[in-house]
Amino acid sequence: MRILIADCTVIYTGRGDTKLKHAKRLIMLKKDGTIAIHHDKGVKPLNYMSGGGTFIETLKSDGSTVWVVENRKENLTIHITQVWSDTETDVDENNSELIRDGTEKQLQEWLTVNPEALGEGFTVIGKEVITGAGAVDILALNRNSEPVAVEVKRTAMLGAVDQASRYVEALKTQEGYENITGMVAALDVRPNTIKLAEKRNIAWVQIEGYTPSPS
Amino acid sequence: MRILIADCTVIYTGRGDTKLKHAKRLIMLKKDGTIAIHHDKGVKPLNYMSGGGTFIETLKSDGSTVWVVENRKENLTIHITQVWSDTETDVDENNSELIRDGTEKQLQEWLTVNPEALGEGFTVIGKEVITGAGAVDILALNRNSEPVAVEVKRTAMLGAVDQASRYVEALKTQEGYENITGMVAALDVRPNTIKLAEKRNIAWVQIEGYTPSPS
DNA sequence: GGTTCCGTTAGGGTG
DNA sequence: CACCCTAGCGGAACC
Repeated sequence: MRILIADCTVIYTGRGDTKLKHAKRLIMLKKDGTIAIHHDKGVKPLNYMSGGGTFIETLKSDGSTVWVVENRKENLTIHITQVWSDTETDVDENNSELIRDGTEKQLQEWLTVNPEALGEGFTVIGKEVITGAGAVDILALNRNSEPVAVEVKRTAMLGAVDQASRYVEALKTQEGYENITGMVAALDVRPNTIKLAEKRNIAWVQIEGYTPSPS
Repeated sequence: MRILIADCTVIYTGRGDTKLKHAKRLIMLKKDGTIAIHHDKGVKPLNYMSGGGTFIETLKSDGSTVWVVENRKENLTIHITQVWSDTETDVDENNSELIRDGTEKQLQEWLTVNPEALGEGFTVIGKEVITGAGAVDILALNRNSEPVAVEVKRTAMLGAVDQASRYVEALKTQEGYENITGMVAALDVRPNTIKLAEKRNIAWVQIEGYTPSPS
């Protein structure tokens, strides 16, 4: 990983158009070609570009340097007028993956083993079922053996109800799913979300009893 | 900004639970209290925490160091066993904001000045109008003076149709909006999105004639 | 390659 | 503080 502290201006064009005025910043150049420009605030870089493109360095007659990183659709140009420090360090590439717990995926797995958390008499008959307008997290049968499209979330907001509605709408036209209903199942369901769900006749459950596996 | 290259393990608990095994990484400590742990790949940090919390450094008898960053709801603990480098540098705090162009907000402004891009005879009567289930980007009148809730996007995908649907649903019950319809207006509307929009009787337009202001 | 959605989304804006 | 949405979202998974 190469770390530069430098005075620079930056122009990005691609998915949007952005620029940075001349200032002293940190420039990170990673082994995979990722480049990121940071200031002294916040988690996210000011400007950046993912690896995989071409990298061209040009030395100008006035002593400044221009870096151009480019791929099919994007261009990041950094004009460096003064370098305060430039260091190259190796960091580990192995053993460095993030281990997550309590993700939505794990919540989904847990619900398939504990379907009663969705409601009495529920059974799970499918996961990530393609509908033509996105995949339903869980397809279940309620106590009356009627199909239910369940959208699982850690925190459910308005979009979760939209998703559940969309899956019901898409599946309703399919053989055997004429009377399918929707449900939002989450550790936390927000008040406004509950209101929207009830207006749409989308059921909702606050999931009880789930705990991330202890480390 | 303080940059450490160090062997460390990391544990985060808060909005989720994550951890990193022992490895050599870069640790960024920003002036606003933000902390970020990077490896040699990708734009995003492996682990991180936003500034504003407390920072406590503890020296252990075995020579290692423990950093604990904590706020009301989150805890990030970094166990550092070996420091390969530790540098402190000042970068500019001024002049460092990102200047964007071609944002959705600007597109929205442009549409209020060029309402015919939404359709012949359209006029804009409101922006960011609160509905009780989110705010409509643009409220317009069509050539028949009927209200239209317009969701503006640079790229419209399924969620854009969901939003438009939700705003129509929310406004329909209000006096004077009984016959409101929905619309998705975007520079790019995807095929699947068009299908969903048409199924829902949500109109859609590919916005023509807009260009970000030249630098 | 396109589509879709999760994420400790981050960050901003508004009530 | 909570709610809601945008973002050059990034990144992964699946088609």
